Amino acid sequence: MQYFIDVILPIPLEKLFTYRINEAEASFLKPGIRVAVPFGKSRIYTALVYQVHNNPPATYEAKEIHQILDEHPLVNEYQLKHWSWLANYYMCSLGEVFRAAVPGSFLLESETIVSGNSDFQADESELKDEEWLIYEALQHQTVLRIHEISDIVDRKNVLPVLKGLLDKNVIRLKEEVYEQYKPKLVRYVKLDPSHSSEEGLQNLLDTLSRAPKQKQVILSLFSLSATTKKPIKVKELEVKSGVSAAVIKALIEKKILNEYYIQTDRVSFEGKSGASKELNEYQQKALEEIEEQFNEHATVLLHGVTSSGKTEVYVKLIEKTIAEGKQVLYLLPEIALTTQLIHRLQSYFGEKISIYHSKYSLNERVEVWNNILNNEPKAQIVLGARSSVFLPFSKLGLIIVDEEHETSFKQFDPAPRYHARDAAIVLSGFHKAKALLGSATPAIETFYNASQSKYGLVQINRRYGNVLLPDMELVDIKEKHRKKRMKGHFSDRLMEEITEALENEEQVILFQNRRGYAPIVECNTCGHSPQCPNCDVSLTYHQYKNQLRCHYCGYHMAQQLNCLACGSSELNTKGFGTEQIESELKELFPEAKTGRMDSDTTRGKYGYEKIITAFEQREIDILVGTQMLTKGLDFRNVTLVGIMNADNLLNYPDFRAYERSFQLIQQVAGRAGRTEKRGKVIIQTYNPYHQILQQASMNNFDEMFKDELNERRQYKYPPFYRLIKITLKHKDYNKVNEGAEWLAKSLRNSFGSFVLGPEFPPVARIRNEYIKSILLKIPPNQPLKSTKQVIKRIDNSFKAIANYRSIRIIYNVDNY
DNA sequence: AGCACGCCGACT
DNA sequence: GTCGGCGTGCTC
Repeated sequence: MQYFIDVILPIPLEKLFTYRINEAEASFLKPGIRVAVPFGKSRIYTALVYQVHNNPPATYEAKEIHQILDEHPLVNEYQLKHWSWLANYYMCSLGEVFRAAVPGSFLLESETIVSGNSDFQADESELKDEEWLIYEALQHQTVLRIHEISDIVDRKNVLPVLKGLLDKNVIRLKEEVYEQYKPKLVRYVKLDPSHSSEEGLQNLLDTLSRAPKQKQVILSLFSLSATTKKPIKVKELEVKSGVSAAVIKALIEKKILNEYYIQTDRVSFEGKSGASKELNEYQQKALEEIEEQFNEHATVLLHGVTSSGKTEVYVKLIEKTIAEGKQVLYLLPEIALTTQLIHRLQSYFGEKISIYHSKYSLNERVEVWNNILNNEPKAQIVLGARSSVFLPFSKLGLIIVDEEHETSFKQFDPAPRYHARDAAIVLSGFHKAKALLGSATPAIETFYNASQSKYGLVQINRRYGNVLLPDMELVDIKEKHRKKRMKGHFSDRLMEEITEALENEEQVILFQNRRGYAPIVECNTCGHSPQCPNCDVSLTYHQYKNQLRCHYCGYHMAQQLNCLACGSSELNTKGFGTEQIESELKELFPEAKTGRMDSDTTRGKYGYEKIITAFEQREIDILVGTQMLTKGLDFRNVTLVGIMNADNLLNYPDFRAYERSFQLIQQVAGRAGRTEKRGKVIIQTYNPYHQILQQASMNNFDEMFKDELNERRQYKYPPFYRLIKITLKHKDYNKVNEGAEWLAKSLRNSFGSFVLGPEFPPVARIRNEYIKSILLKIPPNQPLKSTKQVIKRIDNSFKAIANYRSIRIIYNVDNY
């Protein structure tokens, strides 16, 4: 009897690959175990066993596997099923799903590093030439990576050489040490317990009577701990008592104060978990309705206005699910995965929560993966970004998709181009679990599904604590310009409101959906404006670096004093971004402290965190920012939100532009007035009578939904029609054109007028590649499966044309 | 995707 | 004369 395995390789190839194994291996190997396999002439890949069988391949001789990498499956049957669904639905290979699904360190053994064994005494005669080369290199360098070794010995497959060296005890191998997850540690102090009694304290103050500074520190410590229950940071104490760090250090050395560290990210909880908040009557009603709806629907939409306390409802459902011994997946857009929310949930569930997203190091992700795989108690609840749908859950009871409407749930760039919300719903089906989608502004598709009773629907129309929804005011800036009531990009109304908020010591958020200073620099004399050499876009002016930057490829150059075309020195900027708003603010409100939050200022691991903390702690009065501001942040003291220009939201060339504008405005507005005081939102626009702006300012979701649905029906868009966007990319302009025409024509043969395009996207060239796209609309009654089969067939004939073969084709199902 | 093989232009 | 450009084909 012969034994074989079919494996998934992490490459974009459709098929599985078959390897030969022996009987012992056959009895050991199960689907989901990783194996190292030779592939091609000289490579070794990490592959995943898909199935074990006895059918020898007919047309080729199967190779043998190299090595078994796991003792137990790393991936379970649910996942394999889910992955197959994903690959199928989103038109990509299983290998691509595999690659996206597991933490990178599960895939690459090239991360192995080689170090010398100091015990080994060199004896030239023992070593072969290649081995000697490596030995020598290790005398100069303490560690070598696999690719460095392959450079040294000038061959690709170095594993045999390494094995020889290993046998001779010349070297040691170890797993590459990834950048360790370095939690940001904050130094805290508390009074040593020996002084905490009243008597001890009195003694202490007496002994310190001759050290006034130190005494001051102790007194400050007391006044701090009286006002806040939270631990006291050393920094805080320093500021409060107005002494130098040395004084505190002295106290610590005297053992009067104890210092300790807390990770800002993962504060360990001291038995405080389990105390979830009581629900108010609306939340309670929503909870009951959700549970009732779950009897009939596997998926329920919770539509609750901003600040209605959806999280507390989730918490109750999570509690019930884990009480049944089942796992919970809580999905959030990456950007909303802030410490704010993490802390809040940790305060309910303590150590039962694991967090999974790309900012965490590989080590950490591996840890979480293994915890879930082994169904460890600390991984009962997983809080994560979209890639968490790939984790090895074995008994999922509930999936929550918070901020369900967020477009960032759809993966855009590398395949699989999946939508985490939809992938989660399918996953919950496999587990016979429930899925709860939550949003203040549900996606049209989701709300439509709910209105068609495909999903259950539960609504909360009250904000928590009966806080009123913010008062939204549309300001006509065309009018204001005419009447000369504008200062820069600020209308008199916005200025008044900012002034008032500042006087009341309240905070302000200003939203502008564009970063940089100005998107276009133009010469007043000849009209020339600098373009990116690699992309078809104007360069954006960034004042703080005095640079012109391309937001697509990262190209940058110094801002020129004179026009590059005619030499004129009269340069002008057009349009505006967050940077310009901030600098205008500094002139208009010189006494206010301003901050800016966009992808320029949130670079780095903790950049985002830093700004949020600064804003929370009121070190910033006015925060200017892009989209980032909108996601689930909860700032108590913000009463005013300004949207600098609502029109550039509406003018996106996308059928979802109105829906998105509505969502964005509502979400930004939701940041205002989250406590007793009613918030104010100023929306500056050239079209104050635009229906979407009207509906957004009136909180009229239902009407927006109705209008939008009519449009979608009429123009054949989702939720009625499904979309597949086909993108062609190549650095040769003519090739893309010809290829796109050919492809569109073939598609039209099968799908007729449901093929749109080909056309160039707004930015037709990025990183020196020309782009052309075709949109395929799939009518409601047309089966998806056969449609994709036809596309695949056409794709094959396309690739058979030699001239087109180098064109990259990207299929994006349910394109966002 | 990688990577080797193979066939044509600008350099030690 | 060779290095290296990327077109082509293949990977169990």
